[in-house]
Amino acid sequence: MKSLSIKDIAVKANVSITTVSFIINGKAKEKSISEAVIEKVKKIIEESGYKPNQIARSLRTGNSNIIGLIIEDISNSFFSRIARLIEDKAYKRGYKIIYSSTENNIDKAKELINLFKSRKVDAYIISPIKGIEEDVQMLLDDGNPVIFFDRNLPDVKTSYVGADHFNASYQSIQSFIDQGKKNIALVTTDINVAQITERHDGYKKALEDNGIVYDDSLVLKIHFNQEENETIAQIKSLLAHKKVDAVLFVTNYLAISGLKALKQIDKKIGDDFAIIAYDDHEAFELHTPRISAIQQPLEEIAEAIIKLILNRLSSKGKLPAEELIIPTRLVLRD
Amino acid sequence: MKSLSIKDIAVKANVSITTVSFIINGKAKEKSISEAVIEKVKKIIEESGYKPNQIARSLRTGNSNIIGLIIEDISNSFFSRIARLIEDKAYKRGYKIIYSSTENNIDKAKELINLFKSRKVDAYIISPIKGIEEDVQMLLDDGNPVIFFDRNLPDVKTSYVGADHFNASYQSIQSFIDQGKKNIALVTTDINVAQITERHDGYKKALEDNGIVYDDSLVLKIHFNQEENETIAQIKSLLAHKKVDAVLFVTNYLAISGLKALKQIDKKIGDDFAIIAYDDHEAFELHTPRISAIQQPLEEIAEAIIKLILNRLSSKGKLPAEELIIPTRLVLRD
DNA sequence: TGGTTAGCCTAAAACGATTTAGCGAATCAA
DNA sequence: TTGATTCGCTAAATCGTTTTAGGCTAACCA
Repeated sequence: MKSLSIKDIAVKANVSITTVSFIINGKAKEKSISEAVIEKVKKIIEESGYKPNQIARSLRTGNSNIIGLIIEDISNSFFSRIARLIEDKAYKRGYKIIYSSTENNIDKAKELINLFKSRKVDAYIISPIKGIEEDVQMLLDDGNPVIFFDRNLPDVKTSYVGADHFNASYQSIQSFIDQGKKNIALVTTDINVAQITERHDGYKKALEDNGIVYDDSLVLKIHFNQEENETIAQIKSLLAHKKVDAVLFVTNYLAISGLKALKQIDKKIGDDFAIIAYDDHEAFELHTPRISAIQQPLEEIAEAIIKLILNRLSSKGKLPAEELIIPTRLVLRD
Repeated sequence: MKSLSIKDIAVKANVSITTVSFIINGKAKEKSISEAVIEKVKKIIEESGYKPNQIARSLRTGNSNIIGLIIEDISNSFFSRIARLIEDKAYKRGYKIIYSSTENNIDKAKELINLFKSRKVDAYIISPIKGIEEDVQMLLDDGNPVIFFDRNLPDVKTSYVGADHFNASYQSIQSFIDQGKKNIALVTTDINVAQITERHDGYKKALEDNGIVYDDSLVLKIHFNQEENETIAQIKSLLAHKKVDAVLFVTNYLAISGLKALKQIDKKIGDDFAIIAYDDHEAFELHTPRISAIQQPLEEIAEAIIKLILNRLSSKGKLPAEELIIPTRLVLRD
């Protein structure tokens, strides 16, 4: 059962392929096709259920109405929720999204870029990792719109949408201090991206501004791809060896590991021990006691990304790179 | 900066396009191209960074090495984790996955099928909803491999991979009864798919087999797309008006709403009140007390799906539809 | 010697659309 | 009446591959 081609329609309607193409693409008026022919062809298309072959179309026009989304890990709820929002919004504007995860693997990220490139996606939304600067630069040099989100690569000049990581961190620490906390630990990761270092910097600065000396031994850097049990062990060790009355977790999965660690050593969150997680999570609302978190405004981030992309897509000329820093919300619970 | 085409390579190497194509596709030996030419062309390809245009390739060959994955909602962790696993496994076998969510919307599902069809994906993995039977049947009639997972459509004969929903439910209820529970409620949804009705049936059968009369007023059917607050209110109302000592939640998001409801009315889970959730969730392990759950073996499901797909893809003829029912695991906590 | 075969390579058609250039008839202006 | 313009439509080139069918030379065989 071969699917229909434009030629089949043309034959059935007894007109040329060109005419059918004009009608399909809404250029009938402009090309002065008679009302009668338009009607006839439309009817035949309708009845036969003909759908243009997008591949042929892409080959000819060089674009695809598809936007490629490259993220770290679709099974992380921050990304899957952003993906869903972006998908929705793009869809309403006639674009489809295809997405894939890099797993923080440089080679996989590069391959994905190539995959999308060879599929001629119209634009790229990327949560980047170090090591792909050149590849992204090539995309930009070829005139492709590229938007970074969540993380930025300082060496690549392109638009970026992200939360105000520095201030989010700063505010969290300030709130600990306002509660009278003195020994504030930071659990972070060793992936070297701006977003993570900003969170670290906010922590430092808040301590400094409050006259507290920064103590490197209170900062735990978790290796990115390690087993969760290892992470839990390290957190337990930190709490065992240091006097700590507050912890800021720099990602929600670290906070979850942290909660598991607390459970294992039966340390309670309460007046003398507080934690805040970066990025909210369903589990936090449900936890007893409920866990405070920094919420990134997903909806706004998604909206900003799509707006930037569409601007770039509709204006032929290159637009200057824009940086959108979106404020976060600190939700203090219990 | 136009990207290179096979023609550019041919010109540079001073051979024909055909020769280059043979070499790219590993048919050089078979077509008896001399070692010298192979070397030369490969070197030029290497140096120039030439990548074949996949769109042109797809247009010509009619396939894409892409598998389309259609799910209900990527932001649901069951789906995002399955997606991630499928992606991984497919990737290792040289296939890419593109995915998109239907949001349980029939029109969107149909559009997605069309999108994938017009992009000539090689196979479809679908978590189906009622109302798309015809569209799927057309795919099958055209000879496309289609695998359903998680849910099945009884009217469409194609392969299916899913958990043993009936027994999972049955065992959960049995375990309640073994604990001495008598008034067991079921919180389910009104989406009319086999997977949900099987869970319902397992509940009924287990009660019957234990001589407990099925009471329809203990079964709460939540409307699919409703606001969470509404859901919480309904659950509270059920608990207020009925004597209930155990609840089986038919999906994890319903269980989460349920936990919120319990929190609001300050009802504790303990010896006289138990719950089980269908599909595990990070929040359950962390909750105090920890929440029992039915785990679907995601890894196995993903593996089974990929195996079925690859079989179909490699064997030209149509294979008979297979149904793989994978046992679940009841994890009793605390 | 002449016919086959093998080895090495290529011309051209095909995939299914979009788009440019242009044709013939009808209408219009002068 | 004639030249220009508009109208309604189409032929053919094009996008970048794969693949079929076959050409040319040199070696081989009888």
